[in-house]
Amino acid sequence: MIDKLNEPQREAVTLPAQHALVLAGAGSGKTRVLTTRMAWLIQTGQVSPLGILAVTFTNKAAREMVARVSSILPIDTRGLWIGTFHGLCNRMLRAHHRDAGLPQAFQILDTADQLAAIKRLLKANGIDDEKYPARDVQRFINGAKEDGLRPGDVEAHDSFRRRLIEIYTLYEKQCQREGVVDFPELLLRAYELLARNEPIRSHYQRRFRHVLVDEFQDTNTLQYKWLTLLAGGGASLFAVGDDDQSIYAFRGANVGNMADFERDYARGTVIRLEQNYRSFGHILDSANALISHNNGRLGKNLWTEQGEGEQIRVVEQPTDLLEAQWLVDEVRGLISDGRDRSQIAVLYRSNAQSRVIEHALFSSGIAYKVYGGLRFFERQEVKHALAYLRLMANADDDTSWMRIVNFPPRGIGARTLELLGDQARAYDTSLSSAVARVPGKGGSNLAQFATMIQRLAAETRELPLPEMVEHVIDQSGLIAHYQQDREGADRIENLKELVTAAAAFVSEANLDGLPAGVALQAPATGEFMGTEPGEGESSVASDALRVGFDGLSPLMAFLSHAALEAGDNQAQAGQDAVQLMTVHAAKGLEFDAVFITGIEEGLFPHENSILEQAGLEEERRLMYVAITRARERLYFSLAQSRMLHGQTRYAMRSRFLSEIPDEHLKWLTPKQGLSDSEPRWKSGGGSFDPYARNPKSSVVSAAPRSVTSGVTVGAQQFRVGQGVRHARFGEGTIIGLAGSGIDAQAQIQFREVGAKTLALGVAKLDIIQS
DNA sequence: TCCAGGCCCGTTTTT
DNA sequence: CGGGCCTGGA
Repeated sequence: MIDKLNEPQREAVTLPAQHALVLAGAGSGKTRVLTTRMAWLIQTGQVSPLGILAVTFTNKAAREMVARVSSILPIDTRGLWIGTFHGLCNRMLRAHHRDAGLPQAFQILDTADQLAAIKRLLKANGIDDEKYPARDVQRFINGAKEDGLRPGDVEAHDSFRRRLIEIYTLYEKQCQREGVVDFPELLLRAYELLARNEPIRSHYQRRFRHVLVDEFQDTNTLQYKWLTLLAGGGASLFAVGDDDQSIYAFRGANVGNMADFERDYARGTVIRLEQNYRSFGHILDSANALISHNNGRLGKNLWTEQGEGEQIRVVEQPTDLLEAQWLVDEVRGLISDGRDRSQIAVLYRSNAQSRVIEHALFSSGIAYKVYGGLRFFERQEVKHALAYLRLMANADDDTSWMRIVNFPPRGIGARTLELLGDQARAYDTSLSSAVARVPGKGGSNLAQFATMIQRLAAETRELPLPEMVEHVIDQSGLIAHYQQDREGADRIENLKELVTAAAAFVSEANLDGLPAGVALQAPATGEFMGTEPGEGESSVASDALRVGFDGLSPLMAFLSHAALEAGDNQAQAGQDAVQLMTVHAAKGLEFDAVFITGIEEGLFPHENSILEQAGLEEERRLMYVAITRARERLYFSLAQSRMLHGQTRYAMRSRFLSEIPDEHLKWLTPKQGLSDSEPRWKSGGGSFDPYARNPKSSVVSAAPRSVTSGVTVGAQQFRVGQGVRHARFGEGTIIGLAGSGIDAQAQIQFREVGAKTLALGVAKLDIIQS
């Protein structure tokens, strides 16, 4: 098990029971260490599988961990507490719902549901949504929760914030009444449960002897508190992470947790995994050089035994279109060299960049796959179907009610819903309970809808889950509705896919054939997890330790699953395709060949980040992540101008480029900023090839100075040698001209920012001397 | 109730 | 430029 590990890996895996921080560089075998440690702890008899808790951020990572542990050691993985923060907290809250003050069948709101709930709240309370936009309110509430703060804990500096706190209070009341819980609430509730309930806390503290955390640099304040509380009874906290790959500060991650953890818990037990098994030397050294510009790092230097490999190929193009065109040509070359398309990744800083690249790939018929976008359970029609199911399980779920009360349309308009809302508010009940008090036609339509939901629930209660789902998508009228829609075919397809998903879930969870609407009395899996051998079985234990879904119906279990795991990104599935994604989405992945595009100031680093040091350093880490995705070949590309927000913007090279030593870079276009020789530059001196000479010599000596050729664009006449002024780049001299009319381009040597190639039809230039 | 057209805005994202 | 959202008119 451990003999194939390198020295630091083995040290980490076989560390005695104590707190430890493992600084695991990119490609250094992080997951391997984590899973081997679990297997080693179990195999050496130091802990039973029941005494381990392992936390990750994504379901994918959790699944992989389970798979790898069970491949090392044949154990029953159902007994393992391996999962995401949210998944594990959900499990605890279901088991202790009474102590947590929740109905057992509480529903989980995803981000979109939460936003809808907040909008409804703002409207119901007549809150000015100009001053308090739902998005901002959501950010405020989630931010507070992620810091572990309830409304009473948030400091109210001014009246604006006081109002936000009031809204937060109202929102909590609404969620409580509806029996719903948002994502950060899952964590906060679970934390408070442990913090306030001594028997439950000490039960879990005694049970989990080893707590292991993946991607520790991404934890937020609340997650850190939850972990240290859980491990507070003498358990060992084994945290694995890489501060240089912390790229999620914008959603609450606190890199500082790593340093805090080292100081307060690990106390010098820090193991560095620095040998990289992924990339060649030039790539690693570039990454090391770049990241060394950050301050306050825990410190780490990647190395490899693989040799130098190739330099990074750098290309600068005049426009984003040409950048994409060049990329397509290069990708085509890689493919004809026999590389798998799926081993080629095109990375970008922001999603907006993908359009031009997709267009170019599409036009040239290269198969590609874009990551990101809507996932299965987030699709409109799937959410509609789930809303029916949720309402059947919990009639008080107003968010689901509002989503489908008039979908498909059944003559329930805004006026009726307003009346219904008034009644619900007046009596402080759910919308569903207020139906009887709405008079007239609207009232009877509402009653009909409410009856339909009840009828659906009654009719399907005893059916297996997949049949229940099938019945609902049919009887609700969803299928019929989309059949009338010209573009509804895909949606119907997805609704049918939901039935398949339910079937897969049921078989995975061992719930085959059970009545979907009936709470499971016996442990669903037939397993009783028990406590550590020899420990007594308190009432807490017997309540908490059943695996899975005791007390929940298969339907409820499925709904939780749908909320906690939004499913695949549904990037066009199938064949071998070039991989397109943001740098964020690429974290954790690796490819033989990687293109990092748009390496320009303002884009990467992004303009919104460069004003603050913390922001800039996160951008640098992002670049570090991007570079370390590549195994063999890495490309940097940038465009001097690109279309953004409907207008052409000019950019300078990213500062990150200059933070990487020249020896690692191989410029495919001239380093000094001349564009590609295509089209050929007019110059007075006959043939001039900017590449043929010494590409590293300064522009001034390499550029032609002749004044014999000129170009006319609109009313302006340009010629080489002319002085011009640009609004952004300042003053400069034209050193080359190409093309004619609106396609004309000029190379200009600017005094401040160096050489640029500008499209004369687009750039606004003043001629300052002839 | 529904749709069209105007308007605003524009990093990164998992659960 | 393009997408999402809201509003106003039929």
